[in-house]
Amino acid sequence: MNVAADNTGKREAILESANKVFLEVGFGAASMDVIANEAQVSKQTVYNHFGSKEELFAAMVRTSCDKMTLAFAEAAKDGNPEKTLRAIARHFMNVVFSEEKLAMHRILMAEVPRFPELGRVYYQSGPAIIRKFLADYFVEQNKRGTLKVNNPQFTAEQFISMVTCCRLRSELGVEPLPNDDEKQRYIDNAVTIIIKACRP
Amino acid sequence: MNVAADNTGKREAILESANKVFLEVGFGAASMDVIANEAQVSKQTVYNHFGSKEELFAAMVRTSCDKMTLAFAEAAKDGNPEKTLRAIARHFMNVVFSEEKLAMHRILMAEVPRFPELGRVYYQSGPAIIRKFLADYFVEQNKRGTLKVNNPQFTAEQFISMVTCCRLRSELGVEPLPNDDEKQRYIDNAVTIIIKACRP
DNA sequence: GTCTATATTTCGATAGAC
DNA sequence: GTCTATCGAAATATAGAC
Repeated sequence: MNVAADNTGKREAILESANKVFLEVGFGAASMDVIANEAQVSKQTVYNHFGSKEELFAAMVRTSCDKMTLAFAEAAKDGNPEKTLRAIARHFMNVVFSEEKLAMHRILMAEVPRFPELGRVYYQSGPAIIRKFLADYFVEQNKRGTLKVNNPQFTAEQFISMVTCCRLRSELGVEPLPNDDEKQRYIDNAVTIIIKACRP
Repeated sequence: MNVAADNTGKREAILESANKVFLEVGFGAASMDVIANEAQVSKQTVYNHFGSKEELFAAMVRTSCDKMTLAFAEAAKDGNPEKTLRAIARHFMNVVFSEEKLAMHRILMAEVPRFPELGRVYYQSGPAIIRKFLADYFVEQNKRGTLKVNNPQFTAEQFISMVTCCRLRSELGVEPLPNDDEKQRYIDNAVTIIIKACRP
């Protein structure tokens, strides 16, 4: 129950409620009445703060993206490349494999044709960050001679994709989110492949 | 324009129209009126053939999946592992990277909570087929000694994921579908990594 | 700014003639 | 089986009092 303690907190309450309802039932099936009730606020108040359902949805997504600030730097602090790749992969998986991220991903993809800029915002605030971080890491290791990565950009993206490949099945409802053991197996295999392929 | 030449073709016309409209605007935003108009059929005729919007959607997805029969066997007919991996990857990419598949993927993921079995049908009729095919191929090469793949199942899935990793950006509208050159670069890098990592 | 009550539209589904 | 016409529900958005 997102109770609005006072007037100043109602905007936040509405955003929280919108986050919950949109992620639960999707954009189309979500109704402004339900969102208002959940926030313990009248519907008109919702319309005062956000002019329309579309604007509310966009504001909700942006707010969620802002919270997705990831601290990868500490994960790659020291250690050999194998340990570092493991740490980065594990960090990313723990962020990505949650019911909330899954729902957000699903709904965003469905609504990209209607909200073209939101997909870009989401990508830039999430996948793009780790991709760049990892590519820079590969470049650095190339200089040090600890790895030999021919295409840092491609390899970074493909490494991330290897680690998260089972997300497709979760998204399609084929199986639930992976547990820690399953995550570890994907990490092990991916790291082993990259380390072998990029031995200097 | 999906014209129904005679009575016998109306069911197909409705399915074609449903395919077009659902993929264009999604399940929620698609209206039965528009689908009926597009098929040049009255709305009641749609309800006579398919009892509800949900049933029509499910029938549309199943029909589309049935057409997705892939002939990978010929792609892997002969040649060394490198050539074979390239052929399989290219074949799969050409199937996956089309506007229609992209739209289908997007909408299915959004509607999985509402239609749990459709996600499974879709996965089994598409990604699962190539995954198994590739895993079997790795097992076979292990026996022959031409490759050394420790985890055929994982590696098959991760190889496919490496090749199609840029689909995320297309799905999120960050950039358009890759052209042939771009596809080739993803294939080159992925095949190189696997060949190096799995040298016997 | 916030609430209650209402206007208006849209859409899924149906009734009844042919 | 197919069509035209319509019902009924739901939901977006607004009007007007406090």
